[in-house]
Amino acid sequence: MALEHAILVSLLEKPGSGYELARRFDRSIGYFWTATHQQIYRVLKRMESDGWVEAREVPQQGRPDKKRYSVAAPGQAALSRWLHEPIEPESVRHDLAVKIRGAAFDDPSELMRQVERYQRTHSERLAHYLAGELRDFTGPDAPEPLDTMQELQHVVLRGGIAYERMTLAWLDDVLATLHRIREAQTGRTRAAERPGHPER
Amino acid sequence: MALEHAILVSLLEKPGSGYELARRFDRSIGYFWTATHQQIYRVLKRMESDGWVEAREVPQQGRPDKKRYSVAAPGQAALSRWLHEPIEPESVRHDLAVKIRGAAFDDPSELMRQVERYQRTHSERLAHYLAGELRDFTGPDAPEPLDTMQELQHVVLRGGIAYERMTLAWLDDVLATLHRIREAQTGRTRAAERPGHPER
DNA sequence: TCCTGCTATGCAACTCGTTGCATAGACAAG
DNA sequence: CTTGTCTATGCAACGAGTTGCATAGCAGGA
Repeated sequence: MALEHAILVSLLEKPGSGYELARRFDRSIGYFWTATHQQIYRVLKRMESDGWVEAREVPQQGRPDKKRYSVAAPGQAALSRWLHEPIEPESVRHDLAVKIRGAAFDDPSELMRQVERYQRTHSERLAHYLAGELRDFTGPDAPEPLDTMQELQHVVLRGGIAYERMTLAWLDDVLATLHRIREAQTGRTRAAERPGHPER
Repeated sequence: MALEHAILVSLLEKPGSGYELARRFDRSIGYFWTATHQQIYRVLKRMESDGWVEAREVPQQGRPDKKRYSVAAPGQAALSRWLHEPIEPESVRHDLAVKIRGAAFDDPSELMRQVERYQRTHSERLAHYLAGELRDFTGPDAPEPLDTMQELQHVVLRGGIAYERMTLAWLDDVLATLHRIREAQTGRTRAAERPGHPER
């Protein structure tokens, strides 16, 4: 598990409260690592009792107090240890791929509508990434030159952008394939009515 | 959760035992959905008691008996229902992205070695996918024309290939970025010795 | 002959992540 | 003045996934 490490990185980039972390996990870090506030509070508490992070109560006006966490030396050491561990290939889990293969045993039309919706969410995500890139890294308001932290944030974001572009191109391919299949099935007995191996 | 559905799809493509499913989850289906034999046996048992799948004991010579599972009507219906549910965006979890951002607070050299190892595993995976594509879909021994099931398997595999190519290109970008950062740090106080915000 | 490895199935304990719910102060809109 | 929303934190229960271990027959090599 690496939620602890994601939190350490985020706190090193900028100290903050559990709530603030949760919001970051809805945005920048959340692009490649999701977590709910529950997980964050629980792990943060454990990390504090392990001495990885330190909390300071920060009184606020007009809002509840918050605990501002920052990384302590043992936390930095733990992160360093983790960074030196070999990267293992991620375990993948793509609902869509399963659904596509499942479409061989069902009417593909409904799936096509969903793929189109999915395209829209990925287009939006790409637009969001590109806006963030312009704002933080390549636009006129971006700091110049970028420091190490920003360079690395940028290369990760470029990864997200590449991923979205690749996904959108593939979704076009998927849609075209589903179209072709539906055309080929028109005028014939529908595959959905003969479950099993429709083309045999 | 969708392991049940992945199993349904796999059993519709071809009935088989828990053990056989586990091996498929190490290969074709495993490209986009991982599962251990434990999960598979447990879920399979639940699915059987729910009437989603049916088992037949198959005696074998020279090996332990196996249970050959195939999909029953309620299972087919459950799959169909799931296929009609909207696709929700996957929750991402990329260790590597976290590690890259973490490298701002550590010596990047070690990470570079790991990225290179990672490149090799992805190259191998790409080669493996391409070999599978040639064998099953585009090569001279492939069936012609492909049926619906094969068309859909193929488009999913093309997704995997696109993903690997994208990843490899991005890893080049990552390595180049890490190189640049290390060059910039040479001759200066090492960032690793001033944890916090090295470039401030 | 013994040891390793493969097929084949399963239990038990654990960790990780999700969901539902609860609390509580402050502010803005109606 | 009540209702809804935002900040801020947390508990409890559940579900999904992982890890370690156990069993058992057979095949092949040292």
